[in-house]
Amino acid sequence: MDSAQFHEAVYNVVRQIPQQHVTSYGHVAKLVGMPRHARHVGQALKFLMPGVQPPIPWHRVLAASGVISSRGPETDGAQRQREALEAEGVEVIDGRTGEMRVDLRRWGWFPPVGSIDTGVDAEAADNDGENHSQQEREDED
DNA sequence: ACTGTGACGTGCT
DNA sequence: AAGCACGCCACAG
Repeated sequence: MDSAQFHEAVYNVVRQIPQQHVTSYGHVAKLVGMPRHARHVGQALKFLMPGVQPPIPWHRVLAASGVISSRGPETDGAQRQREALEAEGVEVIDGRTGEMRVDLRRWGWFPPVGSIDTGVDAEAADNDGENHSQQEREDED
């Protein structure tokens, strides 16, 4: 999986986040098969944000803590994200230190890995370190 | 090759 | 809940 495929997978996953729901960078990373690449999901969104044809709901992705990441003191990205979320009915809470957060217990969308079509070959994903063999058994529980 | 950085995550105080 | 340390990975200097 190279960066182009990664970007495409991120695009396809983010596009499937339902309205009035949010997910985290880390979970998107897991869904596309690269669990340790949460930061790069943000990078991909930054790259994809401008003028993509079917506009993607980039505002539905935030940090695992539920906080809308501030892109820097001189930027308005976080504010725009907040407005986009509220526009579709998601409640955004103001913290004391000015941070904006969403209650993931209420608005969170975290589908199990494998249940989402990334449009990209998942086998080409991150298989370093702890790769379990092909025969995983998910038939427990 | 090394260092700093970032739309991040987890664990501990 | 909030802050901090540390891990993480690709990229720019």
